Amino acid sequence: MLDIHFIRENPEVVKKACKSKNMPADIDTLLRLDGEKREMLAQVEEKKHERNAASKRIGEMKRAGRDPGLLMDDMKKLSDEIKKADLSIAEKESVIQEILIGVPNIPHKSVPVGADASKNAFVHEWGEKKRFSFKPKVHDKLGEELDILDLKRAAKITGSGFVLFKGAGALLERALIDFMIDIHVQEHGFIEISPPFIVNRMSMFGTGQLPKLEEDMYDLEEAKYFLIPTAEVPVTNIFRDEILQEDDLPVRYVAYTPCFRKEAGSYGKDTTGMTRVHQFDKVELVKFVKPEESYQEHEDLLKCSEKILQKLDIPYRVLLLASGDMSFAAAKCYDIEAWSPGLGRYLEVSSCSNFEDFQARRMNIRFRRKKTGKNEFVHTLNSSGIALARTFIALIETYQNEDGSVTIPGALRPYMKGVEKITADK
RNA sequence: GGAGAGGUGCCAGAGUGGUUGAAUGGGGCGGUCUCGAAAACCGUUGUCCCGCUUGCGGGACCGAGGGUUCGAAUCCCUCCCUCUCCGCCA
Repeated sequence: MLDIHFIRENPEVVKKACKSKNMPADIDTLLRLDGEKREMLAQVEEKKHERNAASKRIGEMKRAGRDPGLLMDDMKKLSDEIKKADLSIAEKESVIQEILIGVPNIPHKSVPVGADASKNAFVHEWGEKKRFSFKPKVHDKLGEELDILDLKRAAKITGSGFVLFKGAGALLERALIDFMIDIHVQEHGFIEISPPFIVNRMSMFGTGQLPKLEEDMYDLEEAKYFLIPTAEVPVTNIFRDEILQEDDLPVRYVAYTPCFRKEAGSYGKDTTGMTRVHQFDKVELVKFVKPEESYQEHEDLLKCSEKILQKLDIPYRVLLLASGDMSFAAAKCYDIEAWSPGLGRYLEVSSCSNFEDFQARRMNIRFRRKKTGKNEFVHTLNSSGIALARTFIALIETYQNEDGSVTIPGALRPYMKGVEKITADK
């Protein structure tokens, strides 16, 4: 959510931002209603002032034994007027809010302006794509032959877009989670969080999934709860409606959670194997920082996510998303894409975003600035560190051998209970 | 699921329908004292919104939302949450 004061003073900037993000918002109507509301507010507050003063006088008169009957009659009329005015202000306010929460965040000045992913900017790449002396297999075939992936039975149990890991596959999934959390805690100084996997509507609103993406969320209708689409939601909401101390910042959290997404509107896209699934595991990094530090923290955050792929020795590239490809709440976003030799293309395994104060304003997360004693909104950031399923894909496809076995990369071996190679006969 | 208790400021904890934005204590901040510190004492200490803007004036907020009233933290209704006991279950 943007600051209404900012919109009042910079309507053209906001309009331009909406356009570059392909997310229309009626700024003119917003500002007109806002002006009308403030005028009404001034009027009704004057009446309330009068009422407050009169009520005080009535109390005094009663205590003095005088009859305040006439004054009370007047105040009854005034009170009715106030009630009516309050009501119409509330109506106006709810329309204003509705428009306001639909205004996207403004892209940072370093973000390329462009309508879609074709305008994303290449930032850098890491690692060398492995050359195979044979034709590398795609993960689903490889996993099936090794008996570590069972997509067919997962579909029977639940439906398409779900995954069942088995034996060394399940162990590998668990090892990856464990490995990633350890790196972020021990080497990057994040604090581990294990949050609820189910959240309420307010939390989904706070991080910006609602109302825009409601159709992509699994909701638990009777309970009015939602399955989380990312740990970003519960972890960022930890400080909702709180005021932090300046010395507490930056706060850096890492959390493993499963993620649930309907993937509405993406039918037919990424249908191979488990490239796009409804439930996947992810290790997520979340930061709460001071505004003046957020862009440095953003760069550092990207490095933390990259580190995982570097340690696993999986080649990847980093893109800076164009304005039109960014999410509603983001001001700047990098994507990390791991190379999948079986599929012969890159897979997005991490999104590293700076939301500035957009989420913090929705969630009302502030900190007290020591120097001024004033409360300011924090900046929130998050990055996958990193998303499983697809890392699993890149890993087994990259480390596959001609005989169909998969070698476990060195960094992961301490987590694999002595398994150095996954073979079919095991 | 059944029975009770309760939700007030950074924390603890008062609060008769009318100078209560809120007693008191603790904490924080500033000061006196001290070589320094502790103790003691004095002062200060919520958030948001609107308007003119160094400052000031006004409004709102005592879990959330309604209602009664000239006036609600205080009375009534609905919802949410927390705690205790019983039942059930991991």
